[in-house]
Amino acid sequence: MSDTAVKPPHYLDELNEIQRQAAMAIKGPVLVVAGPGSGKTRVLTYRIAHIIEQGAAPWEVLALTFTNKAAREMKERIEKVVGKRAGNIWAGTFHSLFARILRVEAPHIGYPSNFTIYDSDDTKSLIGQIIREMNLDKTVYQANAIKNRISSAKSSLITPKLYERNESLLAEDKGAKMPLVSKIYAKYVSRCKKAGAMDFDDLLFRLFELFQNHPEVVKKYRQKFKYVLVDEFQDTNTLQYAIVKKLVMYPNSPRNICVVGDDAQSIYAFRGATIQNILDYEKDFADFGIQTFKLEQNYRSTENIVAAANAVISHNRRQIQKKIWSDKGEGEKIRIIHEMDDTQEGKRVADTILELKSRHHLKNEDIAILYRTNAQSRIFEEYLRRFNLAYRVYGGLSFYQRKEVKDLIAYLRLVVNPNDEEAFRRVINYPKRGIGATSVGKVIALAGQQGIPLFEALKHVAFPNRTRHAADGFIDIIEQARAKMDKADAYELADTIAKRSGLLDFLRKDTSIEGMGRLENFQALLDGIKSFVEEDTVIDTETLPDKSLATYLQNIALLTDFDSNEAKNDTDVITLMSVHAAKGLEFQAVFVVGLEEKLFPSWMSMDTMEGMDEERRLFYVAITRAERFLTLSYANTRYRYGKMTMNEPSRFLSEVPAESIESTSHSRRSAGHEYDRVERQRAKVSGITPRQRSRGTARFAAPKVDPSTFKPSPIDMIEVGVRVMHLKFGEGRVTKLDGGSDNRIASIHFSDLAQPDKRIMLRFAKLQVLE
DNA sequence: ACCCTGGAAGTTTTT
DNA sequence: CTTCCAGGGT
Repeated sequence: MSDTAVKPPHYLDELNEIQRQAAMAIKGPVLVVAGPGSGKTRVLTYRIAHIIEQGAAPWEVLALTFTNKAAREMKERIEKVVGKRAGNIWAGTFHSLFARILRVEAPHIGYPSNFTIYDSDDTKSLIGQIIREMNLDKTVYQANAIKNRISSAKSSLITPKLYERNESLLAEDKGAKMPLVSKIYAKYVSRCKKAGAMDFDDLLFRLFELFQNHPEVVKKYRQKFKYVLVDEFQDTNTLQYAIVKKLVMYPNSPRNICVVGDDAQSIYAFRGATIQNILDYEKDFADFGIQTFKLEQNYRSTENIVAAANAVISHNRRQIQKKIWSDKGEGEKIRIIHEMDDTQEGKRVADTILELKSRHHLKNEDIAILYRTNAQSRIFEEYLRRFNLAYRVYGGLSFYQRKEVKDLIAYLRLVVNPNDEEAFRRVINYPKRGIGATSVGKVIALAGQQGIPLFEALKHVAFPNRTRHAADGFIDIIEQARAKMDKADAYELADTIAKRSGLLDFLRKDTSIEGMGRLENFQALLDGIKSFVEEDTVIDTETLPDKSLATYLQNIALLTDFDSNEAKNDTDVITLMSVHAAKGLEFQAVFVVGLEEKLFPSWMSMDTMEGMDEERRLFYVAITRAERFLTLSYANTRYRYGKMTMNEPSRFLSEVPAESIESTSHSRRSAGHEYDRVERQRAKVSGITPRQRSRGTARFAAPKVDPSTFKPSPIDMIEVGVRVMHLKFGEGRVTKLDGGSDNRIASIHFSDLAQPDKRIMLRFAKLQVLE
C-alpha cells in the first residue's frame, strides 16, 4: 500500500484484521459467523459507526437484536464513536421495532394504532377462556400447550386457514387427543382482533401480512432502511427471516444486509428458531456476492475453557466448520463438584464462591450461577443469603408481571383501548365492586350476541339496580380518564386511576409484609410512569416519542426482567439466571449447576436427536460464558415437587475432556469436602440426613451454631485473643497467627472438641468474630 | 357475591 | 413444595 493511503479511522483500530474486514464491508450481503467471545458486538457496533461515518443517516440503519439490553449496549457504544446521532438509529428488538412500525401502519390491516400488546399471561388466559366457552376438558386441552402450538404456527407463517388444511398438524393434534386446536386457534385470532390486541407473535406476523399485502407500505420502509443488520441470526425463526427478506430482497435492492450468528449457539428452536435460516441465507444471497467472515479467536476465555467447549460441541453433527481458539493461556482447570443432594450442592457452590472470592479477589459481579430451569435458583439463594453474599435472580417474574402492577396497567390499557378483553376481565370486578361472575357472564353473552366489545356491552346489559350502579361507576372511571387522554400525560392519568379505582386504598389496607411489598411495587410503578413522563429521551424526528399513555404502555409491554430499573440499585451482586438468559454475557467465574440427566439435558428434549443437540448447544453456551473459572456441579438426588428423585450425572460431563478438569481435590471421584464427609458419616450413624439436620429437626451432634444467623467476619478482624465462632467446630479462641498476609494461618482452641487445637487457613475458613 | 379450603396439578428454556 | 381452582358454606 502506498504511503498516501488513507489511514483507517481510529475506531477501526480496535478490531483485528478479520473483524475490520467484516466491519468495513458495508455494501452488499454479509454473513459473519462469530464464535463465543469473538468480538461480535464490537464488529456490529463499529460496523454501524462506520456506516454512519461513511455518510448514511442514522435512521437509515435498522439493527435487529433479541434483547433490549443488547440494543441498548450497542447504541451506547456507537454513541461513543458518532455522538448523539446514535439515538436515531433504529436499533432494538424485533418485537419493539416492529411494534413501532405497526403503531403507525396498523390501520392498514384493520387494527387501531393504539392496539394493545397481549403478553404471555394474557394470551394464556384468553386461550383458557375460549377452552371454557367451548366446554372442552381443560386437562386435555391445556392452555399452555395450545399456546405453544399457536405460537409455532404463527412463527411458521401458518394462518388458521392454512392450519385447518394442514394434514400433518391436524394429525398431530388428533394424536394428542386435541382435534379442535385449529378451531381454538381461529377463535383466538378473531378474539385478539376484536380486542384490538396483538400478542408477541402478532407483532411479527401482522407486520409480515402488512408488507405482503400493502406494496406501498413495504416500499416506504425499503427506501427508509438502507442498511439492515441482524444480531443472533441463529435464533431467528422463519417468520423473522421472511420479514427481513421483505425489507432487503426486491428488484434493484442494494442488499446491504449483514447477519451475525453462531450456529453452535442456537438455543431457541423450541420457539421456532432454526439454523436453517443461516443455510438459507447463504443460498438466498449467493448470487449477489455474499461475503462471509468467520470470527474464530475467542478473547473471553482461557484455553482450558475453550478446549472444553470445542470438545463438547464436536459431539453435534451438523455445524458450520470453524475452529475457535484463544491465546489467553491455559488458565485454571475446570472444577467439578459432586454432591449427594441439591441442598449440599447449593451449600458447596456458595462455599466455593467464598473461596474464589478470597483467593482471587473476585467481586460478586464477576460471578454467575447458571441453571437449566428457573426453579433451581431457590437453594442457591438460600445459601448465598446465609453466607452474606449479595445476589440477584434474573428471570422468573418480571416487575411488570406482578399482580399489583398488572392490575393498574390493565386499567390503563382499558383507557387506551376499551376493546381490550383481557384487561376488561381482569379489572371489571377488581377491587371488588359487586360485579360478580353472573354479571360478567351476562356481559359476555350480550357482547357475543351483538358482536360488540365487552366494554360496550357493559353499558347496555339490564342489571339489577345495585349492579347497574357499580357498572356505571366503573365505566365512569375509565371514560373520564379517556376524555382527558389528549390533555393529560401518562402520570396524571395513572395517578388518578390508582386513586379512583380503589386499587391504592385496597393495597394500603393490607399491612402484612407481603402486602407492604405489593404497595411498594405499586408505588414503584407510579414512579416509573412519572420518570417516563419527565425523562428527556432523544427526540426521534419520525415517530414522535410523546408522553402519552399509549406510548408508555407500548414501551413496557416488551420489557423483560433484565430491563427493570431495580437492577441498577444493587450493583455488586452475584448473578443467578437460566442458561438461556445468560446468552451474550460473560463472567470471570461461572457455575453451571444441576448437571444431571433429565435436568440438563432436560427430559423434555431427550427423545429426539435434535433436542439433544440443542441441549448440548445450551451447555456450550453455558460454559463459554466463563472467562477464567468454570465450575460444573451435580448432585445424586434432588427434590422435585417435594419428593426425592435420583439422577445420573449428565452425559455432558463426560464430554468435557479429562485433561481440562482439575484432578486434585475436587475430581469426580472425590466425594467432597471434609465437612460433608463428616456429615454423611454422622447421618449414616444417626439415620438423619444432613438435609433434615440443617432444617433443625435433629438434636444430634449438630453444631452449636445456627447457620442462618452465622455471618463470617472479614479476615482482618481476626486477631490473637479474639473469640470466634466456626460453623462446624463451634466457639473458640485464637491463640496464634502466622503465615504471610496472603496466607495467614490461625491457631484456634475450640474447647468443645475432643481435639481442641486446630490450625485454620484464614482465606478458606469462615469465622465469625464474637464481640 | 364473596370467602374459605381442600385437592389436584405442575416446571424447560423467552420476546 | 407451591399455585391454582372448584365447590360448598356464609
